[in-house]
Amino acid sequence: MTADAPRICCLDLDTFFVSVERLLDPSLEGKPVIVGGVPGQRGVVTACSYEVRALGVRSGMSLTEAVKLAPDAIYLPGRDREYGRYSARVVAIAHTFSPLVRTASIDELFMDFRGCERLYHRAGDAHADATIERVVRELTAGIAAEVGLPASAGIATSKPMAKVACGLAKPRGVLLVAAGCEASTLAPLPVRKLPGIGPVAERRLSELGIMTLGQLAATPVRTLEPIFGAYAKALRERARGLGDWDMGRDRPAFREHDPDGEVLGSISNERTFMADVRDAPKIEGILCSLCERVCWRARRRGVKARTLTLKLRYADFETLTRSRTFAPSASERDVLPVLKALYREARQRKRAIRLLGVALSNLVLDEQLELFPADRELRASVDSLRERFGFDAVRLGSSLK
DNA sequence: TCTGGGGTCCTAGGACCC
DNA sequence: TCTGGGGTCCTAGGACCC
Repeated sequence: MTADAPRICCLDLDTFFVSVERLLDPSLEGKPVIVGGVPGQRGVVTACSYEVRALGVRSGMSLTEAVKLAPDAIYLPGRDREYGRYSARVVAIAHTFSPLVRTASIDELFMDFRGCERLYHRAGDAHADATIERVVRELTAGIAAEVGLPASAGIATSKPMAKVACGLAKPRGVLLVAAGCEASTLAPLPVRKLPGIGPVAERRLSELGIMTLGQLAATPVRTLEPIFGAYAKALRERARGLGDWDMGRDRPAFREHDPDGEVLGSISNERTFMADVRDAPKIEGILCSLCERVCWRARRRGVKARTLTLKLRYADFETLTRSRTFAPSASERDVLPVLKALYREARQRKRAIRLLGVALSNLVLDEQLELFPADRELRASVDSLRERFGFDAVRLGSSLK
């Protein structure tokens, strides 16, 4: 099912992290910039400027590979707090244009302009589609003028189609796909361009000789079912531009609680070590610090967790998870013993560890604080310091190396 | 020194209850 | 003694997104 006219807008900030770094340091303008880490670190490219894309660098690429292609680029570690601040300013501007805004990620949001045509209509507009396109251009211009960030937008009858259109519009462009033109717009594109088709699906489709979305749209559902199961029909509809227009939910950081007190989403932190680790006390310390971090984030969100998951990646990249469910808590006092028990059960001595991660899920609204009073007082002051200065401003003794 | 870190969603099997 | 379902919760893993 789709909206009957192109009124769903996908807005995406171009090379977002790089653009923010350039606002904070204008001398980076026009230079090759890579955000994600500095050479020698373990990491991947999270964002890169068009100057290094010309050299073949892509986001998601390992830092070592990027260094080979662009040894002279400027490498930056990234600073999430700043990115979050700029993102929030863009979201605020979007809200002044449409009552229905959904954040999809830190640099991408969807807007629904259905019912807004008359509100925005001007004498010069040829038709309602032209009105919406003009308004979206005003939106991207407003973001450029007020925040200084370049943005692109796609407008279509469904979310997936709007997202693809946004990709086609980059950089700094706006593209409206008129109702009825979806299939022909998608047909020549490689299957990988469709949201929901990743590297695995791309490979399996290519084994069937299906390379383009036009070919996918013409493939019988029967043929696709072995690969995609129950998802096959919806995926083929999507390839025809008929995807869902349901606006869905905000990402967790912006999301309100459900009325029944249940909270969706999860809170996780993980860390890959500069060098693989065997040292037991060091591992204990890291687990402790990860535990503190997720518990602190849960308290800040006003939730408790019922499920804890430990993630463990060995040096050979083999990855496993172990989880346990318990009475709702956001206190290290409860969570840390569970985490340590999971680790004791999961670890294989002698194998070096590359990554440790901790996730809280099965979240519920924290209605009453039921902590030991002394504990609560200490933690309240720790949390308030962190509110002002960031998580690392205060560390508990147990997580210090 | 190939392969980060934050997420969402889906599947599938087993336990357990009625 | 043999052999049912349906429903829900828990756990593990994997694809995908930015």
